[in-house]
Amino acid sequence: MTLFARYGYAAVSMRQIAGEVGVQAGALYNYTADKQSLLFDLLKGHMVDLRTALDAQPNSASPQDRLEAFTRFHIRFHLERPQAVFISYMELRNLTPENFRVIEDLRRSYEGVLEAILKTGRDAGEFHVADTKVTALAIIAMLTGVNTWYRSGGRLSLAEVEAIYWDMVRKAVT
Amino acid sequence: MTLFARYGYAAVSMRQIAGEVGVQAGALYNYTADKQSLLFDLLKGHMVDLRTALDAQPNSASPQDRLEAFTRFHIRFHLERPQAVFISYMELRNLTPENFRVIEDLRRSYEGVLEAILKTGRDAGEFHVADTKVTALAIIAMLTGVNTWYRSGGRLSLAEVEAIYWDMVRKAVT
DNA sequence: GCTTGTTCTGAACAAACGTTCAGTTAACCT
DNA sequence: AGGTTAACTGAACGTTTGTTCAGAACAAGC
Repeated sequence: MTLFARYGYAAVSMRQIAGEVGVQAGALYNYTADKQSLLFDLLKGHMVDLRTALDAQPNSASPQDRLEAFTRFHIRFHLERPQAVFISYMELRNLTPENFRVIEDLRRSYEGVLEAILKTGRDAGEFHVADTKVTALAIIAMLTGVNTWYRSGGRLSLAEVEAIYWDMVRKAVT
Repeated sequence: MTLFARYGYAAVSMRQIAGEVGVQAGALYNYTADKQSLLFDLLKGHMVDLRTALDAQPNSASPQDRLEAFTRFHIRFHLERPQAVFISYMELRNLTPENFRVIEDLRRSYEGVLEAILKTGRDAGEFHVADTKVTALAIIAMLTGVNTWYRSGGRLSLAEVEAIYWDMVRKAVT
Protein backbone atom coordinates (compact mmCIF):
# COMPACT_ATOMS: atom_id res chain seq x y z
CA MET A 1 0.00 0.00 0.00
CA THR A 2 2.78 2.39 0.90
CA LEU A 3 4.59 1.72 -2.37
CA PHE A 4 1.44 1.97 -4.47
CA ALA A 5 0.56 5.24 -2.78
CA ARG A 6 4.02 6.69 -3.26
CA TYR A 7 4.92 5.62 -6.80
CA GLY A 8 1.69 4.34 -8.31
CA TYR A 9 0.63 0.82 -9.19
CA ALA A 10 2.24 0.73 -12.63
CA ALA A 11 5.54 2.10 -11.40
CA VAL A 12 5.98 -0.40 -8.57
CA SER A 13 7.51 -3.79 -9.37
CA MET A 14 6.90 -7.08 -7.63
CA ARG A 15 10.60 -7.10 -6.77
CA GLN A 16 10.24 -3.76 -4.98
CA ILE A 17 7.29 -5.05 -2.99
CA ALA A 18 9.17 -8.24 -2.14
CA GLY A 19 12.21 -6.26 -1.06
CA GLU A 20 10.09 -4.11 1.23
CA VAL A 21 8.92 -7.18 3.14
CA GLY A 22 12.31 -8.89 3.06
CA VAL A 23 11.62 -11.65 0.59
CA GLN A 24 12.29 -12.57 -3.01
CA ALA A 25 9.76 -11.75 -5.71
CA GLY A 26 8.70 -15.34 -6.26
CA ALA A 27 7.62 -15.77 -2.63
CA LEU A 28 4.86 -13.21 -3.09
CA TYR A 29 2.98 -15.64 -5.28
CA ASN A 30 2.28 -17.80 -2.25
CA TYR A 31 0.01 -15.01 -1.07
CA THR A 32 -1.40 -13.41 -4.18
CA ALA A 33 -2.43 -14.77 -7.55
CA ASP A 34 -0.88 -11.83 -9.35
CA LYS A 35 -0.12 -8.14 -9.08
CA GLN A 36 -3.64 -7.18 -10.07
CA SER A 37 -5.14 -9.05 -7.12
CA LEU A 38 -2.84 -7.16 -4.80
CA LEU A 39 -4.38 -3.89 -5.96
CA PHE A 40 -7.93 -5.19 -6.06
CA ASP A 41 -7.80 -6.68 -2.55
CA LEU A 42 -6.43 -3.40 -1.25
CA LEU A 43 -9.18 -1.33 -2.83
CA LYS A 44 -11.96 -3.75 -1.97
CA GLY A 45 -10.80 -3.98 1.62
CA HIS A 46 -10.82 -0.22 1.88
CA MET A 47 -14.29 0.15 0.44
CA VAL A 48 -15.72 -2.61 2.60
CA ASP A 49 -14.13 -1.04 5.68
CA LEU A 50 -15.67 2.28 4.71
CA ARG A 51 -19.13 0.86 4.37
CA THR A 52 -18.83 -1.26 7.52
CA ALA A 53 -17.65 1.68 9.60
CA LEU A 54 -20.45 3.86 8.26
CA ASP A 55 -23.10 1.29 9.10
CA ALA A 56 -21.68 1.00 12.61
CA GLN A 57 -22.42 4.67 13.24
CA PRO A 58 -25.31 5.33 15.64
CA ASN A 59 -28.41 6.46 13.77
CA SER A 60 -29.40 10.02 14.49
CA ALA A 61 -32.98 11.12 14.40
CA SER A 62 -33.19 14.34 12.38
CA PRO A 63 -31.85 14.71 8.84
CA GLN A 64 -29.65 17.56 10.05
CA ASP A 65 -28.06 15.38 12.73
CA ARG A 66 -27.62 12.53 10.31
CA LEU A 67 -25.93 14.84 7.83
CA GLU A 68 -23.62 16.15 10.52
CA ALA A 69 -22.75 12.62 11.59
CA PHE A 70 -22.01 11.66 8.00
CA THR A 71 -19.83 14.72 7.45
CA ARG A 72 -17.75 14.16 10.55
CA PHE A 73 -17.51 10.45 9.92
CA HIS A 74 -16.33 10.93 6.35
CA ILE A 75 -13.61 13.37 7.33
CA ARG A 76 -12.40 11.29 10.23
CA PHE A 77 -12.42 8.00 8.37
CA HIS A 78 -10.58 9.40 5.36
CA LEU A 79 -7.98 11.28 7.36
CA GLU A 80 -7.15 8.09 9.24
CA ARG A 81 -6.15 6.23 6.04
CA PRO A 82 -4.64 8.72 3.61
CA GLN A 83 -2.77 6.05 1.65
CA ALA A 84 -5.75 3.78 1.06
CA VAL A 85 -7.86 6.78 0.10
CA PHE A 86 -5.23 8.05 -2.29
CA ILE A 87 -4.91 4.69 -4.00
CA SER A 88 -8.67 4.29 -4.17
CA TYR A 89 -8.92 7.46 -6.21
CA MET A 90 -5.80 7.13 -8.33
CA GLU A 91 -5.58 3.50 -9.27
CA LEU A 92 -9.11 2.76 -10.41
CA ARG A 93 -8.03 2.71 -14.02
CA ASN A 94 -5.48 0.00 -13.30
CA LEU A 95 -8.21 -2.43 -12.31
CA THR A 96 -9.47 -4.96 -14.80
CA PRO A 97 -12.98 -4.12 -16.00
CA GLU A 98 -14.69 -6.68 -13.77
CA ASN A 99 -12.69 -5.63 -10.72
CA PHE A 100 -13.45 -2.01 -11.48
CA ARG A 101 -17.15 -2.71 -11.51
CA VAL A 102 -17.01 -4.21 -8.02
CA ILE A 103 -15.26 -1.17 -6.56
CA GLU A 104 -17.54 1.22 -8.41
CA ASP A 105 -20.63 -0.48 -7.02
CA LEU A 106 -19.28 -0.23 -3.50
CA ARG A 107 -18.61 3.44 -3.94
CA ARG A 108 -21.99 4.13 -5.43
CA SER A 109 -23.64 2.44 -2.49
CA TYR A 110 -21.70 4.72 -0.14
CA GLU A 111 -22.77 7.78 -2.09
CA GLY A 112 -26.31 6.47 -1.95
CA VAL A 113 -26.32 6.72 1.83
CA LEU A 114 -25.61 10.43 1.68
CA GLU A 115 -28.13 10.96 -1.05
CA ALA A 116 -30.79 9.23 1.04
CA ILE A 117 -30.07 11.60 3.92
CA LEU A 118 -30.46 14.57 1.60
CA LYS A 119 -33.70 13.23 0.19
CA THR A 120 -35.17 12.69 3.63
CA GLY A 121 -34.20 16.19 4.66
CA ARG A 122 -35.63 17.72 1.54
CA ASP A 123 -38.91 15.84 1.89
CA ALA A 124 -39.11 17.06 5.47
CA GLY A 125 -38.61 20.60 4.25
CA GLU A 126 -35.38 21.01 6.19
CA PHE A 127 -32.99 20.97 3.25
CA HIS A 128 -33.15 22.99 0.08
CA VAL A 129 -31.19 21.15 -2.57
CA ALA A 130 -31.80 21.43 -6.29
CA ASP A 131 -30.52 17.92 -7.07
CA THR A 132 -29.82 15.35 -4.38
CA LYS A 133 -27.55 13.24 -6.59
CA VAL A 134 -25.32 16.12 -7.62
CA THR A 135 -25.32 17.59 -4.14
CA ALA A 136 -24.22 14.28 -2.64
CA LEU A 137 -21.32 14.02 -5.07
CA ALA A 138 -20.36 17.65 -4.48
CA ILE A 139 -20.31 17.22 -0.72
CA ILE A 140 -18.26 14.04 -0.91
CA ALA A 141 -15.76 15.68 -3.27
CA MET A 142 -15.44 18.63 -0.94
CA LEU A 143 -14.95 16.47 2.14
CA THR A 144 -12.49 14.10 0.52
CA GLY A 145 -10.46 17.12 -0.54
CA VAL A 146 -9.34 17.48 3.06
CA ASN A 147 -6.90 14.68 2.44
CA THR A 148 -4.91 16.76 -0.03
CA TRP A 149 -3.86 19.36 2.50
CA TYR A 150 -4.47 18.22 6.09
CA ARG A 151 -1.42 17.20 8.10
CA SER A 152 -1.78 16.21 11.72
CA GLY A 153 0.18 18.57 13.93
CA GLY A 154 -0.52 21.40 11.49
CA ARG A 155 -2.31 24.68 12.02
CA LEU A 156 -5.74 23.13 12.55
CA SER A 157 -6.87 20.25 14.74
CA LEU A 158 -9.14 17.51 13.46
CA ALA A 159 -12.00 18.93 15.54
CA GLU A 160 -11.54 22.37 13.98
CA VAL A 161 -11.46 20.92 10.48
CA GLU A 162 -14.63 18.96 11.14
CA ALA A 163 -16.32 22.09 12.43
CA ILE A 164 -15.31 24.20 9.43
CA TYR A 165 -16.51 21.64 6.92
CA TRP A 166 -19.71 20.88 8.74
CA ASP A 167 -20.48 24.57 8.82
CA MET A 168 -20.07 24.76 5.05
CA VAL A 169 -22.10 21.62 4.39
CA ARG A 170 -24.92 22.72 6.69
CA LYS A 171 -25.19 26.12 5.09
CA ALA A 172 -24.96 24.73 1.57
CA VAL A 173 -28.01 22.50 1.96
CA THR A 174 -30.29 24.66 4.12
CA MET B 1 -2.43 13.51 -23.58
CA THR B 2 -5.12 11.04 -24.57
CA LEU B 3 -2.88 8.10 -23.81
CA PHE B 4 -1.67 9.51 -20.51
CA ALA B 5 -5.25 10.21 -19.47
CA ARG B 6 -6.43 6.75 -20.42
CA TYR B 7 -3.63 4.51 -19.18
CA GLY B 8 -1.49 6.72 -16.96
CA TYR B 9 1.99 8.10 -17.54
CA ALA B 10 3.89 5.06 -16.28
CA ALA B 11 1.82 2.60 -18.29
CA VAL B 12 2.26 4.37 -21.62
CA SER B 13 5.39 3.65 -23.68
CA MET B 14 7.16 5.93 -26.09
CA ARG B 15 6.41 3.35 -28.78
CA GLN B 16 2.68 3.66 -28.08
CA ILE B 17 2.86 7.42 -28.35
CA ALA B 18 4.87 7.18 -31.55
CA GLY B 19 2.39 4.72 -33.01
CA GLU B 20 -0.49 7.06 -32.23
CA VAL B 21 1.07 9.81 -34.35
CA GLY B 22 2.28 7.46 -37.09
CA VAL B 23 5.98 7.48 -36.47
CA GLN B 24 8.73 5.34 -34.93
CA ALA B 25 9.73 5.84 -31.31
CA GLY B 26 13.10 7.37 -32.15
CA ALA B 27 11.52 10.20 -34.09
CA LEU B 28 9.85 11.55 -30.95
CA TYR B 29 13.23 12.60 -29.64
CA ASN B 30 13.41 15.29 -32.31
CA TYR B 31 10.62 17.01 -30.42
CA THR B 32 11.11 16.17 -26.78
CA ALA B 33 14.18 15.65 -24.63
CA ASP B 34 12.64 12.68 -22.87
CA LYS B 35 9.38 11.20 -21.64
CA GLN B 36 9.40 13.31 -18.50
CA SER B 37 9.41 16.55 -20.50
CA LEU B 38 6.37 15.32 -22.38
CA LEU B 39 4.44 15.11 -19.12
CA PHE B 40 5.83 18.30 -17.68
CA ASP B 41 5.08 20.38 -20.78
CA LEU B 42 1.55 19.03 -20.78
CA LEU B 43 0.92 19.91 -17.14
CA LYS B 44 2.63 23.27 -17.31
CA GLY B 45 0.73 24.21 -20.45
CA HIS B 46 -2.52 23.34 -18.72
CA MET B 47 -1.74 25.35 -15.60
CA VAL B 48 -0.60 28.36 -17.59
CA ASP B 49 -3.74 28.19 -19.71
CA LEU B 50 -5.81 28.05 -16.56
CA ARG B 51 -4.20 31.10 -15.08
CA THR B 52 -4.25 33.02 -18.35
CA ALA B 53 -7.93 32.30 -18.91
CA LEU B 54 -8.77 33.32 -15.37
CA ASP B 55 -6.92 36.62 -15.69
CA ALA B 56 -8.77 37.30 -18.93
CA GLN B 57 -12.09 37.22 -17.08
CA PRO B 58 -13.77 40.62 -16.68
CA ASN B 59 -13.40 41.90 -13.14
CA SER B 60 -16.65 42.12 -11.28
CA ALA B 61 -17.25 44.72 -8.62
CA SER B 62 -18.72 43.00 -5.57
CA PRO B 63 -17.14 40.01 -3.83
CA GLN B 64 -20.31 38.03 -4.44
CA ASP B 65 -20.18 38.69 -8.17
CA ARG B 66 -16.50 37.87 -8.28
CA LEU B 67 -17.13 34.61 -6.47
CA GLU B 68 -19.90 33.71 -8.88
CA ALA B 69 -17.67 34.51 -11.84
CA PHE B 70 -14.91 32.35 -10.39
CA THR B 71 -17.28 29.45 -9.73
CA ARG B 72 -18.73 29.46 -13.21
CA PHE B 73 -15.34 29.97 -14.81
CA HIS B 74 -13.81 27.06 -12.92
CA ILE B 75 -16.58 24.65 -13.86
CA ARG B 76 -16.60 25.69 -17.50
CA PHE B 77 -12.83 25.66 -17.92
CA HIS B 78 -12.43 22.26 -16.31
CA LEU B 79 -15.31 20.63 -18.15
CA GLU B 80 -13.80 21.78 -21.43
CA ARG B 81 -10.55 19.86 -20.86
CA PRO B 82 -11.33 16.72 -18.89
CA GLN B 83 -8.16 14.94 -20.03
CA ALA B 84 -5.74 17.69 -19.06
CA VAL B 85 -7.51 18.12 -15.72
CA PHE B 86 -7.39 14.41 -15.05
CA ILE B 87 -3.68 14.19 -15.80
CA SER B 88 -2.97 17.29 -13.73
CA TYR B 89 -4.43 15.58 -10.68
CA MET B 90 -3.19 12.05 -11.26
CA GLU B 91 0.30 12.39 -12.59
CA LEU B 92 1.82 14.90 -10.20
CA ARG B 93 3.82 12.19 -8.49
CA ASN B 94 5.45 11.21 -11.75
CA LEU B 95 7.10 14.60 -12.07
CA THR B 96 10.68 15.06 -10.98
CA PRO B 97 10.92 17.10 -7.76
CA GLU B 98 11.91 20.32 -9.50
CA ASN B 99 9.19 19.96 -12.13
CA PHE B 100 6.68 19.21 -9.39
CA ARG B 101 7.56 22.41 -7.61
CA VAL B 102 6.82 24.47 -10.72
CA ILE B 103 3.37 22.96 -11.15
CA GLU B 104 2.60 23.22 -7.45
CA ASP B 105 3.46 26.92 -7.46
CA LEU B 106 1.16 27.54 -10.38
CA ARG B 107 -1.66 25.77 -8.66
CA ARG B 108 -1.12 27.59 -5.41
CA SER B 109 -1.27 30.88 -7.23
CA TYR B 110 -4.61 29.87 -8.73
CA GLU B 111 -5.95 28.93 -5.31
CA GLY B 112 -4.68 32.27 -4.06
CA VAL B 113 -7.03 34.11 -6.40
CA LEU B 114 -10.05 32.44 -4.85
CA GLU B 115 -8.75 33.00 -1.35
CA ALA B 116 -8.30 36.70 -2.09
CA ILE B 117 -11.92 36.92 -3.18
CA LEU B 118 -13.04 35.26 0.04
CA LYS B 119 -10.88 37.57 2.13
CA THR B 120 -12.27 40.67 0.44
CA GLY B 121 -15.79 39.45 0.98
CA ARG B 122 -15.18 38.62 4.60
CA ASP B 123 -13.58 42.00 5.29
CA ALA B 124 -16.58 43.64 3.66
CA GLY B 125 -18.86 41.66 5.96
CA GLU B 126 -20.53 39.87 3.06
CA PHE B 127 -19.02 36.43 3.61
CA HIS B 128 -18.88 34.42 6.79
CA VAL B 129 -16.04 31.97 6.48
CA ALA B 130 -14.10 30.54 9.39
CA ASP B 131 -10.89 30.04 7.41
CA THR B 132 -10.34 31.52 3.95
CA LYS B 133 -7.54 29.13 3.06
CA VAL B 134 -9.48 25.99 3.92
CA THR B 135 -12.66 27.34 2.38
CA ALA B 136 -10.87 28.10 -0.87
CA LEU B 137 -9.51 24.56 -1.06
CA ALA B 138 -12.89 23.10 -0.16
CA ILE B 139 -14.66 25.06 -2.87
CA ILE B 140 -12.11 24.13 -5.50
CA ALA B 141 -12.31 20.46 -4.55
CA MET B 142 -16.07 20.57 -4.78
CA LEU B 143 -16.08 22.29 -8.17
CA THR B 144 -13.40 20.11 -9.68
CA GLY B 145 -15.43 17.09 -8.62
CA VAL B 146 -17.85 17.88 -11.42
CA ASN B 147 -15.38 16.33 -13.82
CA THR B 148 -15.85 12.90 -12.27
CA TRP B 149 -19.49 12.59 -13.22
CA TYR B 150 -20.52 15.21 -15.80
CA ARG B 151 -21.07 13.99 -19.34
CA SER B 152 -22.27 16.37 -22.01
CA GLY B 153 -25.60 15.22 -23.35
CA GLY B 154 -26.50 13.81 -19.94
CA ARG B 155 -29.37 14.67 -17.63
CA LEU B 156 -28.13 18.17 -16.81
CA SER B 157 -26.93 20.98 -19.05
CA LEU B 158 -23.77 22.95 -18.31
CA ALA B 159 -25.90 25.94 -17.33
CA GLU B 160 -27.87 23.84 -14.86
CA VAL B 161 -24.71 22.42 -13.34
CA GLU B 162 -23.24 25.89 -12.95
CA ALA B 163 -26.41 27.07 -11.27
CA ILE B 164 -26.52 24.17 -8.81
CA TYR B 165 -22.91 24.58 -7.79
CA TRP B 166 -23.07 28.34 -7.57
CA ASP B 167 -26.09 28.00 -5.32
CA MET B 168 -24.15 25.72 -2.98
CA VAL B 169 -21.03 27.90 -2.99
CA ARG B 170 -23.01 31.05 -2.35
CA LYS B 171 -24.90 29.57 0.57
CA ALA B 172 -21.79 27.98 2.04
CA VAL B 173 -19.94 31.28 2.40
CA THR B 174 -22.77 33.65 3.36
C1' DG C 1 21.54 17.35 -60.88
C1' DC C 2 23.78 18.66 -56.76
C1' DT C 3 24.00 20.31 -52.17
C1' DT C 4 22.25 21.28 -47.64
C1' DG C 5 19.60 20.57 -43.75
C1' DT C 6 15.89 18.31 -41.56
C1' DT C 7 13.26 14.31 -40.37
C1' DC C 8 12.63 9.58 -40.02
C1' DT C 9 13.74 4.53 -39.77
C1' DG C 10 15.31 0.36 -37.86
C1' DA C 11 18.29 -1.81 -35.22
C1' DA C 12 20.70 -1.95 -31.07
C1' DC C 13 21.58 -1.26 -25.95
C1' DA C 14 21.31 -2.56 -21.13
C1' DA C 15 17.95 -2.85 -17.82
C1' DA C 16 13.67 -4.10 -15.89
C1' DC C 17 9.14 -6.27 -16.16
C1' DG C 18 5.51 -10.24 -14.28
C1' DT C 19 5.47 -14.82 -13.64
C1' DT C 20 6.97 -19.79 -13.16
C1' DC C 21 9.28 -23.58 -11.01
C1' DA C 22 12.73 -27.08 -9.48
C1' DG C 23 15.06 -27.39 -5.53
C1' DT C 24 16.60 -25.78 -0.83
C1' DT C 25 15.42 -24.39 3.77
C1' DA C 26 12.65 -23.99 7.82
C1' DA C 27 8.92 -25.30 11.05
C1' DC C 28 6.08 -28.53 13.20
C1' DC C 29 4.06 -33.03 14.64
C1' DT C 30 4.76 -37.72 16.11
C1' DA D 1 15.10 -38.84 14.64
C1' DG D 2 12.12 -39.00 10.84
C1' DG D 3 8.47 -37.44 8.02
C1' DT D 4 5.31 -34.02 6.30
C1' DT D 5 4.07 -29.62 4.88
C1' DA D 6 4.66 -24.98 4.11
C1' DA D 7 7.64 -21.12 2.72
C1' DC D 8 11.35 -19.25 0.22
C1' DT D 9 15.27 -18.86 -3.06
C1' DG D 10 17.48 -18.07 -7.31
C1' DA D 11 17.55 -18.64 -11.80
C1' DA D 12 15.19 -18.59 -15.93
C1' DC D 13 11.49 -17.29 -19.54
C1' DG D 14 10.02 -14.09 -23.04
C1' DT D 15 8.64 -9.20 -23.33
C1' DT D 16 9.03 -4.66 -22.93
C1' DT D 17 11.13 -0.44 -21.31
C1' DG D 18 13.56 4.55 -22.50
C1' DT D 19 16.99 6.11 -25.19
C1' DT D 20 20.76 6.39 -28.81
C1' DC D 21 22.54 6.61 -33.38
C1' DA D 22 24.25 5.48 -38.08
C1' DG D 23 22.24 5.72 -42.15
C1' DA D 24 18.21 6.30 -45.39
C1' DA D 25 14.60 9.35 -47.15
C1' DC D 26 12.92 13.68 -48.16
C1' DA D 27 12.14 18.52 -49.37
C1' DA D 28 14.08 23.17 -50.84
C1' DG D 29 17.16 26.23 -53.18
C1' DC D 30 20.23 26.93 -56.87
